[in-house]
Amino acid sequence: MPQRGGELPPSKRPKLASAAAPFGSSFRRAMLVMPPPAPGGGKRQPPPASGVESQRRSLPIFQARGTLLGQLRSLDRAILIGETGSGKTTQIPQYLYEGGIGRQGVIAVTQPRRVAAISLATRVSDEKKTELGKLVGYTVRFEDLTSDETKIKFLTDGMLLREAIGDPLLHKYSVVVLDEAHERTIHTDVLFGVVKAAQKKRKDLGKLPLKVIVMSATMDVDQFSQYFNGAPVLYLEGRQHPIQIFYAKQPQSDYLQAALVTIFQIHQETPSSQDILVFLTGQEEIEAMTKTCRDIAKHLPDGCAPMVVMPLYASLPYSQQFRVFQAAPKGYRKVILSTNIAETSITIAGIKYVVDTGMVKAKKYTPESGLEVLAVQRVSKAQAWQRAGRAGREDSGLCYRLYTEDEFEKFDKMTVPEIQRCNLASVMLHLLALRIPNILTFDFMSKPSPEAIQAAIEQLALLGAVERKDDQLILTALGRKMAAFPLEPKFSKTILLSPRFHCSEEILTIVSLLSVDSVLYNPPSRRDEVQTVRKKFISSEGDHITLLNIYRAFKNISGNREWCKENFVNGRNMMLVSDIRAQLRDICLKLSIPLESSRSDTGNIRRCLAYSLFMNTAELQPDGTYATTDTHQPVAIHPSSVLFHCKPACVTYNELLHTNKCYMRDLCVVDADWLYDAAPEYFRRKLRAAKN
DNA sequence: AGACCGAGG
Repeated sequence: MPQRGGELPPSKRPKLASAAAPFGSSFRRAMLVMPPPAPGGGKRQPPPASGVESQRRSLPIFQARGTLLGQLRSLDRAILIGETGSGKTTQIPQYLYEGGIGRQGVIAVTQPRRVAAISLATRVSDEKKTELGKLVGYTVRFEDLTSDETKIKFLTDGMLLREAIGDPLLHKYSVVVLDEAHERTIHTDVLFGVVKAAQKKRKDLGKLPLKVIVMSATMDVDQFSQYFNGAPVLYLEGRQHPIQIFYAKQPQSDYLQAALVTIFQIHQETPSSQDILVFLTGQEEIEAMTKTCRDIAKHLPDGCAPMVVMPLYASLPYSQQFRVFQAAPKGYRKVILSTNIAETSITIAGIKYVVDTGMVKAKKYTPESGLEVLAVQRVSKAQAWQRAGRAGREDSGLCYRLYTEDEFEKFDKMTVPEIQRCNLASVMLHLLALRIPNILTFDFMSKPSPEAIQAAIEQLALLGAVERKDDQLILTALGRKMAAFPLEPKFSKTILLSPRFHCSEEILTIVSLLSVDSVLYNPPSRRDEVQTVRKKFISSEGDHITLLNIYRAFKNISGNREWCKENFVNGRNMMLVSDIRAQLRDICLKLSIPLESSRSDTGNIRRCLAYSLFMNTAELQPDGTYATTDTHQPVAIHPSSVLFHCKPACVTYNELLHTNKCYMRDLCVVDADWLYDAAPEYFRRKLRAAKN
């Protein structure tokens, strides 16, 4: 059997001459289920040369402008449903502004992603023929292109949430539009409750009313409406092209094999100008599949078009990600093998075929153990539709589902909202900072489990961020400072502890380094090379000090690009680390936290990490394995760690990642005594619990 | 003895 993620042995490769004909015999044609095309044959009308105004008028939403304005003027909350291409995101804010709605304040439009906020602001400000940052602007982390004149402001949902911590009633806004609500990001979910509370409070206090508009694709409608006290739902027509769906006739035991056969079946039977997008689950799997496809493509029968195969996942350097937007050379077929990054975040033109394995790698959170499990699992129906929709961006498309229609019917209807899959420590801290009266009964649209809420509160109590007083949870002075940082609470705590160990400058660097994806670039094909050049940075004290060494070297050569390339350092992420570090340092200065460097003394840095991450520690067992200090959960050192081949007696780690095994990631060698000094009561309690 | 879905501040 081919191993998951491994290359398929020759015997398992599809025989192309007598291929297994996935959509000839083993695929079943299904009904058209995507929304029908808009009137006008579903073809996108080319924008008339006469300019922006007529282009705006040609959008489907324009027909409804008068009605919409009338409704939105009188309603203080509304749910707006519209498919991709309806023009709702660019037009609604302008209609409101042009209709004089909410002119006393700013109209905020939230987006789950930064690129969306920026590109939408750019487009709308173009349409208004104004300079970006004047009437129309945007705010994302590290970039604030707004001014006193700004009346329409696009921002990430996380950014609005952060603003709310400083001003829970959102005084400067007259309208808040929560866009892409169906994505149910953790930030949007918290904002639902925040804007609902702000709206009520402002009404009670007789302040400027706050209008709330929730915009979503066609999902979850009833839930949204119900949550906002029966807010009216307004429907908008979209402009999606028809997509034919094909299901596998038989359940597929090996979705990689099935994907491979399907790719080459399509390739052999259809014009090579039509590109294929394949949804897979992870980097390793995609790299292996890329290699296999390229190998097979080399030995295609005569008359078969050549193929360019491109991997696509978030940790790929930008330059390689951009390649997927380039057209393949003439006569070549483009095949993109992607994670779910292509589901929503990246839109590629020219995709005619989507191959959907029906699998996704996603995080699950178990509050009892505090473990985040990263597991390959079935997608939801909503995700499957989203994937299929990627084939119909410009013209009609086809989607091959590598699962049967019966299997599909058993998929969950919706993806479980992020807020029910995460550690809630940050969210709970933010709710407290927002002065929510009782966070235990906070009005979530989808309530997280009581266990998850309790686990988060316990973690915050352990960090000294909250206290129980007369059955009430209150934020401590330390907790209020922690909420000021855009970090996980445990990392805010590390920074706040660092002055005691005279190493705040180094801790700022380390925490910043841990805030980005990874500053290390590890192309699988050049592993030996990577290991050789990395040797000079490696510290036997662990990953934190190693990263610190790399950052210092990067600063010494002032971020030279050539140096990054030679040392397999991700320069983009390194620049981001610098930005984050500057931001965290500013916050420290505002909070009057003394900044000091420990210079060459790394012992202090490790002590500081031990004192703040004492709940994330593991000790070497007599049999050579590791177990966590608190619950004796068996764990292992992640192969990416510089300590992978070492056996230190005691380590702290930043996180546990449960995949095939339970891995500790980003480790630091510490002294067990430090831990007991840091939290004697905690370890006594855990020890008692273990004995019982 | 051997590996990292995707956003966000």
